[in-house]
Amino acid sequence: MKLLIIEDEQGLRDNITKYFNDDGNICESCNSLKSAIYKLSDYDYDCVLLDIGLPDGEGFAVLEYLKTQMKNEAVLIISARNSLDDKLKGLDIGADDYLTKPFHLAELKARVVAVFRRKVFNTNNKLIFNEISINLTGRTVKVNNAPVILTRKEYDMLLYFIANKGKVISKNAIAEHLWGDEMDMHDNFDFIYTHIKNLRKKLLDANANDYLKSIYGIGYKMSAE
Amino acid sequence: MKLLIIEDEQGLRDNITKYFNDDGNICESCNSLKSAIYKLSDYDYDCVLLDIGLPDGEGFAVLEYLKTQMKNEAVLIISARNSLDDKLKGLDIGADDYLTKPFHLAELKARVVAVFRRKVFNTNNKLIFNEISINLTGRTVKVNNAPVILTRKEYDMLLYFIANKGKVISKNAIAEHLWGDEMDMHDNFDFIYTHIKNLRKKLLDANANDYLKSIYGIGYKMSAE
DNA sequence: TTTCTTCTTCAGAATTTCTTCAGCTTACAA
DNA sequence: TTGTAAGCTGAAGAAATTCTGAAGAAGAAA
Repeated sequence: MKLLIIEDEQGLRDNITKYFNDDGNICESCNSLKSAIYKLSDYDYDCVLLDIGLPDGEGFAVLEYLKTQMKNEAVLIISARNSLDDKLKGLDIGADDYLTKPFHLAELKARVVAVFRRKVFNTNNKLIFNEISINLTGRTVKVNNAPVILTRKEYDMLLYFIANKGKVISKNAIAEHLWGDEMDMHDNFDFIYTHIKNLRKKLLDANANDYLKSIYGIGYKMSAE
Repeated sequence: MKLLIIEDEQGLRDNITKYFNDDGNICESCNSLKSAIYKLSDYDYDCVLLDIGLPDGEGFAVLEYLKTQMKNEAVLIISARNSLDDKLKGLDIGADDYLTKPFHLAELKARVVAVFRRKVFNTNNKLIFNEISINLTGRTVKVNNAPVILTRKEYDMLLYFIANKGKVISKNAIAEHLWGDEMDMHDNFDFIYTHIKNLRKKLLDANANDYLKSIYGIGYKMSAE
């Protein structure tokens, strides 16, 4: 399990880190609101241990941040305060549990495990276009509910078309989008033709030929709806 | 979905039953602690709706029972009480969600669906995925009830995959999750290949090769269910 | 220390995907 | 209608990625 410990009191921070490390987990820690946000924006954690009283502000801000970022971290608040209001506020903003200092490390561990157990899973975000349904997190594509296996280029291409449905996309734009800078000065687009061909074949059941049209001399267009 | 409704108030019980039956689910119900335990010992359910205030005792006992029986039912508490303590107690003992009376049936349904979706977590600190059962506190793994010894990296990897089942996980994410900061931009992932290979071999009896899939050019995915 | 386990590195094999190519078909314009 | 450029197709070679077994390195335990 990967943990982030946000705590300004170094002794406690080290104790927790050591305790969880010895248990086979991976711990990272920081001592301020600012560095916490920085960490959380760059990495994913299974669980965040959050002290409320930090030198540069209240830890609640971390909860707010996670909320806006739709992050999936489980958060366990560690705080010296024992007021019901703080508890309610923390749980209301999205904390998964609340523990008051001082506490036993064994209890902390038990609660971390419990919180992790209940951790809510992200709902899969889906993209639907006619008979085509794309699961973005699973990176899977279904046509009329039947799975279709796409290669990386095919998948990227399809996503690009659907994201720009209704618009004409030049072959240059496709090349730039799928290959980036590496692909300057090509005088033919054979590779695009091939990928389009394969994509159309795989999407035959989705009537791709009705939707994914060639625009002679320019490129392609995925008709809107 | 198969539901057990434990509720002594007949009107409410019938309403819920009808509502879920109309929606294509299978409902059974009972009106006491005793009959609930009886039902639960004989049958398996996907989700249990549990009233706390029962004529012959507090509903928490049902949670305790499920805990001892290593049952995998998702439990949603329905209760007239709104105190935080009750909520915490229920969630702590292993309930998956908590709903206060009175409520709309539509909301109940939404919560049941949500709870069912994250049902992968068992009530007893256990994570169950197909033939694989993981004891989170003991860090032990069983396949078809036969213990399998995993090394630390293998265990962490498996947990990470199962906690993110259905999602594609990049090799970078794996490296970051298992090695933390220490792992600055390696240019090859040989060590991941090796751990994956060993993990697959150890999970052969769990048909790991059907579930733990390679996503060419990206990473891996533990297919959902 | 020695011994045992786990982790990482490595090189070759196997697999999958990408690109190129030649022949063919289609669309446009004169 | 006809010529030319653009687009399509299947096949094959090239490239990239992943898998595998083995062995060395690092770490933990005795």
